[in-house]
Amino acid sequence: MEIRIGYPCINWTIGCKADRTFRLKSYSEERLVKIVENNLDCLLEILRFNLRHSLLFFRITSDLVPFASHPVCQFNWQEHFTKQFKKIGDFIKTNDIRISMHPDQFILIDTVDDRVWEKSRRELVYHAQVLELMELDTSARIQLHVGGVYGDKKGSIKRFVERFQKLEDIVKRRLVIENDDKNYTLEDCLRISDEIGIPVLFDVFHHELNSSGETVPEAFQLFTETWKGKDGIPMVDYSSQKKGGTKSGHAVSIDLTHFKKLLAETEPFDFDVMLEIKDKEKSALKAVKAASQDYRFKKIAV
DNA sequence: TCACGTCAAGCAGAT
DNA sequence: ATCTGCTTGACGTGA
Repeated sequence: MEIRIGYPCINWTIGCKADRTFRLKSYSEERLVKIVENNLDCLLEILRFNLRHSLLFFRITSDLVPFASHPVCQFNWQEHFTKQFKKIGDFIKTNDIRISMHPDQFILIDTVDDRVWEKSRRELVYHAQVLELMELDTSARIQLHVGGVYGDKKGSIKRFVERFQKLEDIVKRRLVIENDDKNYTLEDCLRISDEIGIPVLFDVFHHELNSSGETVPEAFQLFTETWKGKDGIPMVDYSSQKKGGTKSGHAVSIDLTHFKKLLAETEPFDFDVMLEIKDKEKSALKAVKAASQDYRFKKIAV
């Protein structure tokens, strides 16, 4: 029985960043090594902070190794940083921390452009390699949206399914698809999941903006079934709407009433929930407090 | 030292 | 045809 709470990529409390980068124009091996050293050190610092605060779910930034999948990068960063990756992986495994990664909007499996497909494939391999180097099991996942519609949803889904089969095994065994706010609903994702057998990550906020009308309990009944055995327990993305902002803008800080409602509605499911809130760990800490009464919440003896 | 234009990558919808 | 949101800061050039 467990719920783990997390936040994505960045921690504002501790004084380091795991997503430092530089300009492509100023690329050099020395530059890359220096930045990646910093990023890996900081990632471990963030995970230590998280552990102290019972935050046992974390999304690792895609910027951990800048330009890793870009042709400019001929450096064998995988070999050079093997020890550091393993050390972080050991920390994650020892403390039963859940990890996800989320390649950004340029990564498209269903694209109609072969060049975009090739670049996306490489970027997905990079993400998988990070998790492999940490020697994490397949409960550590890479989440991706289905992609563009290109004026033909059926055809785009078909292309997604066909392209998925061409992905490297290390990517295939970690990929999960997530419902988005405009194009692909939970229902679409479930249909794809049926065909290719990968889990569906449920985004509560996107579902509020774009769905076929399922209630949250109904949605949980459906998507949780796509997570089996070695996939780990289901993953959920959570946010609420930014007040006065654009429709799909994420809230600046957590709406605890809204969050508690989610906990109440989702009983008795176990899941790991990623809080996509602008103030990151600050709201995550509030959520930990709010969830600490919940029998499902995984507590850490500090 | 500081300001600010721009940063690897794409799609979709608005203007 | 061009701009903006997604997401947001911070890199790094030019003064």
